Amino acid sequence: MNIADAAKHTGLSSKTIRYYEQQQIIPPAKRGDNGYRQYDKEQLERLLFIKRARALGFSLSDSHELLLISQDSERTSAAVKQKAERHLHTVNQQIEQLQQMRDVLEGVVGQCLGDDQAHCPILDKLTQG
Amino acid sequence: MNIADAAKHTGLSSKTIRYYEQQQIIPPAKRGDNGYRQYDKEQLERLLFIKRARALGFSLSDSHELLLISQDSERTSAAVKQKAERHLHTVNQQIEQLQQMRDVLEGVVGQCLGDDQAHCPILDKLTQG
DNA sequence: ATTTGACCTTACTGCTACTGTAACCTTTAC
DNA sequence: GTAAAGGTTACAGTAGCAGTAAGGTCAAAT
Repeated sequence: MNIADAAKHTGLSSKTIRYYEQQQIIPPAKRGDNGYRQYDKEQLERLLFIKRARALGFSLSDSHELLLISQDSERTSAAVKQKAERHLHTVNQQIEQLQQMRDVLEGVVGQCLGDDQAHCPILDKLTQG
Repeated sequence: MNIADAAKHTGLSSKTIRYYEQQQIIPPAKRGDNGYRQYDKEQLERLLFIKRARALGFSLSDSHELLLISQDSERTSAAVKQKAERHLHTVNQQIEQLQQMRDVLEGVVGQCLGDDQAHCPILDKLTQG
């Protein structure tokens, strides 16, 4: 299976897959006689694992570590839970920050008439704090 | 007023202020005889404007455009409102995405015992989708 | 047999919004 | 005189890719 098929099966782009290999997020793919990368089920599973971790917002580095942990028979769920809880914490912080932005934005957008006048509460907010 | 004082007054770093100038987000600061950048009230106001726009999540590019608009006597509040509404929309999308992540994370973290066993619902989620 | 188009390869650049580092000059305090 | 604190430019690094160039390969149509 060539990289384009692996891309279709995983929903990643060929470029992204090569990038993951270059960054050593996944082990290097085997090569055919023509030098093309070859993908088997095992490699596809690794790619999907990374994709799912990324979809939950984990960094590539964290996704990589989680993949290694998942392959470690000596692992403990405590180690995984700790990483997930930390990530959950940062996600919650991001949400709070964005919600504060949204609240302020909704406030000033609601006050702005949006007409052809120069006066604008949005600019007032940015000018005066 | 040297750049370090401008940094203290605005809460930006000296590096950030130089970066904004280099990126032409703000007009270049006047220079003293020694070549040092000099900041007056007007420049400080511009820096604060950018800082406030960034705090609301606007990109540097958008912040720059908003600054230009704010200085344009021909401006209309409609132009500002449009930019703000678009931004608000993307902020809302980001919030939704993060909330979905959080919901899934909270679900699997809640199911994970976090003990010294290998079994882990978090890894199950990443492995099986 | 050749040409076309789709695919593959590596290598390099660009994106956002900075931060860090290096090498060097100026000012200020002691 | 000297040392600390601040200023200057310029270049590299960060995250996670996407875009582009220049070229090799493969399968099918002509």
